[in-house]
Amino acid sequence: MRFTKLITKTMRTDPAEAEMPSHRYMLKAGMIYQVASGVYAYLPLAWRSLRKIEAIIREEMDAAGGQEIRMPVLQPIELWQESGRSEAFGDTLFTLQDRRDRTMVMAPTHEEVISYLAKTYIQSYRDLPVIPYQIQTKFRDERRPRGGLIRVREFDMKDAYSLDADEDGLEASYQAMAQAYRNIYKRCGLPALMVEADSGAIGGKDSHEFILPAPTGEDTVMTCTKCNYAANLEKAHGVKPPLPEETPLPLEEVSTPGVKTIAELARFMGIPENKTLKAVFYNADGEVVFVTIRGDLEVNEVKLRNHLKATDLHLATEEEVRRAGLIAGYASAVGLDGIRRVADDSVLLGSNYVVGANKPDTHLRNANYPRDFQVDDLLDIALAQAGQRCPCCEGVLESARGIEVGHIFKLGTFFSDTLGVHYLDREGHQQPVIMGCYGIGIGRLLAAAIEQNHDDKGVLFPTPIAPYHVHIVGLNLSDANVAKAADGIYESLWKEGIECLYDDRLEETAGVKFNDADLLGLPVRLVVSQRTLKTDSVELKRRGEESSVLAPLESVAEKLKDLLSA
RNA sequence: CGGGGCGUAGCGCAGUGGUAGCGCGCAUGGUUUGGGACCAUGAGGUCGUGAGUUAGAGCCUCACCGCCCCGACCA
Repeated sequence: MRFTKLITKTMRTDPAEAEMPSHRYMLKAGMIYQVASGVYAYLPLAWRSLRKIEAIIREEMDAAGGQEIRMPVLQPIELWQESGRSEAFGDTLFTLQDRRDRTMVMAPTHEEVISYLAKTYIQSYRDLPVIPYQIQTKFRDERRPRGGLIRVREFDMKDAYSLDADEDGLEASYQAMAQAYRNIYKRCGLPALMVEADSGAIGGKDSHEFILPAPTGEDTVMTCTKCNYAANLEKAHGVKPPLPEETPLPLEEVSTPGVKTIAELARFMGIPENKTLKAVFYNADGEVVFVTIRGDLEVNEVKLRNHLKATDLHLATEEEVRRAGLIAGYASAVGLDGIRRVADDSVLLGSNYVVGANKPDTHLRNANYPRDFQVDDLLDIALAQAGQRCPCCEGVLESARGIEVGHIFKLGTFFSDTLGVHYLDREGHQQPVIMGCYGIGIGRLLAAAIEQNHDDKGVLFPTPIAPYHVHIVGLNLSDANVAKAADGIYESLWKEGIECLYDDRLEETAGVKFNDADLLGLPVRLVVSQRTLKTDSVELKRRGEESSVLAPLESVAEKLKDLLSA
């Protein structure tokens, strides 16, 4: 591609609205064009990159036994009502009315259609397993689109669905997909972490996310320094540091006027925060729930919501707390009744805690479980913390930010049960099909790749997903000899199968061209100029490296192939 | 949905009641040419939309729309 023929241009000034690097550089480089909040046009450079990602995904999905299909975006809402997911998705679901005033859904995902498809074609265990997949546009009316292509309302996704006869089959399909995913990220040049993830409202047993580490990521992952334990913070377990055992002392009231927070309490009493119990009040689908946890830990709301099986979980308002008879700042499980009490198992890991007395300006010393208080549920609901011990080995947990670039789920029989997807086993008995689903957001993967690979001048594309391999910069192109040489190199490299973007602009200065080359971030920059031609050579430089080399004209293609495969 | 910010030329912005501007980009001509050159001339604007206040509104008032950021939310 010649720069002068490209329908886009680069910008000189940073777009003011874009804060995340991937967003800023994609706009600045003319890779994407915003049409509405969370809705973008993909322009030639981005599109080439996206097509390369798709090609890698297709190859790996096919190699793993997938079969590409194409399902409709437009779907009758009845499908979603039957599965119950029109409610679960709520206003994230894009809907519209057709001419007969029937409500149609712009599909956010395709389990429903896959299930109906399976009802038609899956009749016997002989028909299983199968893994249909597609690459297609999804629509989700996100509450807050953000960060360019990171979170959008219309996006391309590869979604695959495994249909199996039994749990072992699901396990095999799941592992095959997990391996395909590892291959995909590796081939894209992107080191993604596979981490245990929360499986969300639909449930199911297992779920893993693929996270690309990047400081601007929305997710936090906990990884072990020693073994390969890795989990999303929402799901992660850390070993809670136990406290030395003490002889239980008698419960004792202490006056603590104005002391409300754990920090204040610890300071006031002259004890560490882990010698206190924190009380937190939640509203779970309208019911106020009392939650207690050791003072040095925080509640993991995802774990709590899963345990309570709540659709909506949020901190209770002051009014709700008051109506429930709780005294904020001085609450504890001691003597508490008539309200659901949930405790983190950290209450077991210490003794003689300082807790609220359930009356104003008063705390209790030496509270011990279960001597002094009881709870309805006792389980792990704590947020893992960096520095805690790994649940699997002697290692220590570290935390890092990252972007979710893939998610795989063992769905189990949720859809089969709800929508009636069955097959006959060897004995002629009807069995539910066991499902798994596997998604990769294509555009987000591109954005995440840029989040992870950029500097202050622009993008550093990993070679496998770069729109072109080589950025040819022609300087002094008003000199006919240089122009001829540059054109010649451009033509001959394409013949060698090396994809080139050729900056053939006559009027731009060297500085402008170099800056654009840095912005676009193709793996290798090739400069042709009067200067290089004096020695019948061109200059080659890898993006991100300072040093460049001169390569003789006759061996340019060879030299480039070396550089690109390095 | 709660909080904050912003809508003026393609991009970035100034303009606090009195002729709509600046920088970049764009067009033409010329001089330049290895890290965002220079000179000259020029094109380009329903000032987000609608009502209102005023003799007069880009500017004041109200409503609406859109976009960004934080949070909530996110099979």
